[in-house]
Amino acid sequence: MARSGGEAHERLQQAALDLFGEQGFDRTTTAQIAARAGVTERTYFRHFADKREVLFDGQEQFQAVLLHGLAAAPDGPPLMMLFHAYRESLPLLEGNRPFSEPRFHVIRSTRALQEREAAKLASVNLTLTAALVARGVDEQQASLATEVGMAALGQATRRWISEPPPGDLYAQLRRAFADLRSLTTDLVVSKTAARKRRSA
Amino acid sequence: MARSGGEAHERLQQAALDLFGEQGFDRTTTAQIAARAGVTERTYFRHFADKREVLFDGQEQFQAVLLHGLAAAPDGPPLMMLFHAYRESLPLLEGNRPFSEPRFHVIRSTRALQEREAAKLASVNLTLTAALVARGVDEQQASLATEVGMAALGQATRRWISEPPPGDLYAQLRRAFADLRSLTTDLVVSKTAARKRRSA
DNA sequence: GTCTATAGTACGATAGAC
DNA sequence: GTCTATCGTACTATAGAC
Repeated sequence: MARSGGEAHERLQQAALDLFGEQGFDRTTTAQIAARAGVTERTYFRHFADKREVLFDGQEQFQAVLLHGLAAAPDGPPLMMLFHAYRESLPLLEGNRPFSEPRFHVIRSTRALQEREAAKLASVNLTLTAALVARGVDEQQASLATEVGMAALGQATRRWISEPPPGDLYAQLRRAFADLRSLTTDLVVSKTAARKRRSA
Repeated sequence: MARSGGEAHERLQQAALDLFGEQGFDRTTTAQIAARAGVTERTYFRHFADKREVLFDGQEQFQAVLLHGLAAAPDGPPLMMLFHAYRESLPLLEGNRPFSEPRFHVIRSTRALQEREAAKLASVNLTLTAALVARGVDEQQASLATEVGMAALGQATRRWISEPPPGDLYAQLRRAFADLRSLTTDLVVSKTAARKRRSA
């Protein structure tokens, strides 16, 4: 067995991605992943906290890039600062396409992985919210902004990955933000509705 | 052992909620839950697919009420229709407060439960999106709208549960939607930024 | 690296409700 | 009779403890 350099981490990721694609997530065991990567199961769990985590390793770098981009963003409306941050993260997403595309399909077809994905994004949003608050944004506004912004980024990413490569992720991001804007025009919450409900 | 009516389901839910509150989710076993409810572990798994699911049983009713409310909403911008649907679900949320408040705290302190929560909401959003599409809304617009709207509803719910009871959930919902509106005013994505990036 | 507890599945059997 | 809820047991995989 090749006890080969420090690339066990990457080999485990590739092995997991391949096996999940071939057999599905549920029918793949952590022992199989470890075996294909040439390490023991124990070693797998030294690198990744659980069976799912092997697919979510990149989130830390993603978050770091977003924070960096947010710090570099000029003061402005919260969503504009977030737009700046998202834009800085696009090269990372674009560069990872060979990895993220099969990853996308595996996650899409596995409920347990969708859960982890949603939770990771929520965690990133919490971090971005804190950074916005540190910049003076009201906490509730910041929280709402990060969730709304991430919805737009997710939209952009899904459309991009549906395009034939290489596509234009930045164009999709602008489009998603334009959609955001049109969503909330004509959005009026009448007090009439409030009164109606209270008297009912 | 009391083979007691058909309330095993409710007893299991209550037992789980209590035990999670007393000991935490991780230190509680499914066997304990079953024992406190007066059934066997096997029976627990007939009622709930896994250890987490016992806390997310109400989502089906929640989704049904939202769909009903959406069907009753007059045609209009997607977010307005969703606002109508959310409004119809408030009595359900308000009525469940004795259950949902401890539930909220358990979920908040347990990563595994946060994951399930996020996934459930995503699932509800998919269903609402489909209903909007059936009403003639563009799919991408619908998807973005449900995610944005759910962020607002979540915001409203969190603020409401932080208030001293009974609070005013509908007021919080209107406030969250007003926040949404102010978030996206002054939101302009410049083409200059696009050119700048391409020439870099 | 070894060992073990818990989650979750598979298959089977029993018994009350209608 | 059918339907549905319960319990019994053996088993695998995950994950954490040692």
